[in-house]
Amino acid sequence: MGGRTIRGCASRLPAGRHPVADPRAVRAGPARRRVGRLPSARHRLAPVLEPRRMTRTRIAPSPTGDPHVGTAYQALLNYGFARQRGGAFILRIEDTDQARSKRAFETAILRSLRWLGLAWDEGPDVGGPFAPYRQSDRLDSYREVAEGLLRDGRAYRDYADGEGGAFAIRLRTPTSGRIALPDRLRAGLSKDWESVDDPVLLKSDGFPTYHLANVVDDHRMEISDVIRGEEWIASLPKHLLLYEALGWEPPAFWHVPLLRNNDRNRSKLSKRRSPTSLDFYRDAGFLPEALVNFLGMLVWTRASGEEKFSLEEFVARFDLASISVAGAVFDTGKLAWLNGRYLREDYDPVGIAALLRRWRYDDRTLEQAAALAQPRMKTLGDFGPLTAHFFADETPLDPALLARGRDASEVAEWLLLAEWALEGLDDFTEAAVHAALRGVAESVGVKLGPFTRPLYLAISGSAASTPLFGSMVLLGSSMTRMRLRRARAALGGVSRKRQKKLRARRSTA
RNA sequence: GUCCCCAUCGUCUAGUGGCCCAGGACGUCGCCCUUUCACGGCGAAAACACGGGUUCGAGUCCCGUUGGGGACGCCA
Repeated sequence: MGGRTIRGCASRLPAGRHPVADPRAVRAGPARRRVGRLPSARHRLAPVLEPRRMTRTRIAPSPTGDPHVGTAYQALLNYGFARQRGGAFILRIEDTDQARSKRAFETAILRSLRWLGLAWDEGPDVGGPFAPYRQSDRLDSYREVAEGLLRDGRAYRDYADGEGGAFAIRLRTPTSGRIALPDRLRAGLSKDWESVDDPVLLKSDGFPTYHLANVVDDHRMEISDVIRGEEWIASLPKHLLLYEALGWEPPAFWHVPLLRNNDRNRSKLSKRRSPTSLDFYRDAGFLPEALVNFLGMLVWTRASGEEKFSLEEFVARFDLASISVAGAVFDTGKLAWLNGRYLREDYDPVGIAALLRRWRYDDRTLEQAAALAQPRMKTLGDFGPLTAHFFADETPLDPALLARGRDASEVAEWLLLAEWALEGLDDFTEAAVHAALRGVAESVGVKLGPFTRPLYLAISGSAASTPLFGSMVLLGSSMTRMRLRRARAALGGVSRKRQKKLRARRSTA
């Protein structure tokens, strides 16, 4: 953990000589703070009345994991805001984490957002006037900006963590004073510079950090409104300082509340606690219009109280300035109710049949299911029961059956390790799944047969069913992992502490 | 721990100083409909976190407390 702070480092400018970051910065001092206080959130700043420039918003996902409902939620707000003002909605890929970014994730994210109907005007796939829209394709521009900052003395080199002569470039932040943080959803925010560390701008591998890349791109792509999660409020001073140092006018910032887990603490939505993958919702049989409606419902309701509305209506009527700033719980129960309404009210039986064909009852899926079921069929009538789990969201789980005499916590660990192994797979093929699971079985010292028994039950809900690996592939990665997770939970789960230990052991292996 | 944010039924919300002994929806419970289960209909329980102010009047404004969340990475 070296290299973190820099407070008191010789390379800093003396505090007094440092330019104040923002003309709107307020002076330090407790008395001053109170007097200058703006009205609270109830009296929010009115939205800009005379937009001097075109409204341009963006969603900037990082391709480091499965497409996330949080990304869809952010995308919806950005999309809606831009559309209702006749502006443009941009999709930009923030793949500046070389270790974790994968092109497969990017592809999946684009596919999911398209599935939801949140079409972008500019993006890596459709191009646009500010191409390229993938940050790894614009590395030169960040380096150039960082070096300019270096020359101006606004940034400095940090050799702390680099290998050889490699260095990172950090931004020099003031050590005293207080900066006002303009936010369209909360009036009167501010923060002491003393609590802001010098952020890394350019990593020693030559890639920019989020701080640099988002500022450079938002400016160059002429983003007018940055609508992002409130988790970014703490780093707003860094971003504002960058805009100031670069002589650029910052966009308007809207820090929207985070989606929460449906647990006691309402922590930030995480896959630990509830399904977060958009692929999962698609595979479980949720309709894109219901999911979008649900996400919109979390921040806006019609005067009539009717909670079902189309994307078009949401775009036309929702008011970003008046959304609730308290984070909403992502309640899958209510989502399911809404989805049911769409199924009942918007389709006739013919329409439902078409929906089903598009979902999983297509020839290809049926043929693959047939290949898995055929050896076990005596009559065509066996097909239904044998393959029911392919056309279902949840399967029945019996903890006693899952553990089958073994220690429940041990089996839960197997399921966790299996989930992790499958998570890392680039190609979700039968051979890859087989190899991954055999690896896990070996690592826990159990033969593949007994190891996979609980997995059969988790996947199919039955001990007599289709072959495991082929079933997993047909179900898809997202649904497969969800079933393993649900089975693990049914067995009592694996403690956090134990997970940490397993993870450590796994990374050394 | 430090800094920042937030606070109406279990959950999503309406409420922008009098229309609120707080309205709607999900969930829960009861009844009705019905060959089952759903759907649908009707009804019930269920909230302004607490304490101080300001005001003729506070869920609504201010302060504090408590609670919760977020950030504190060469992740985003």
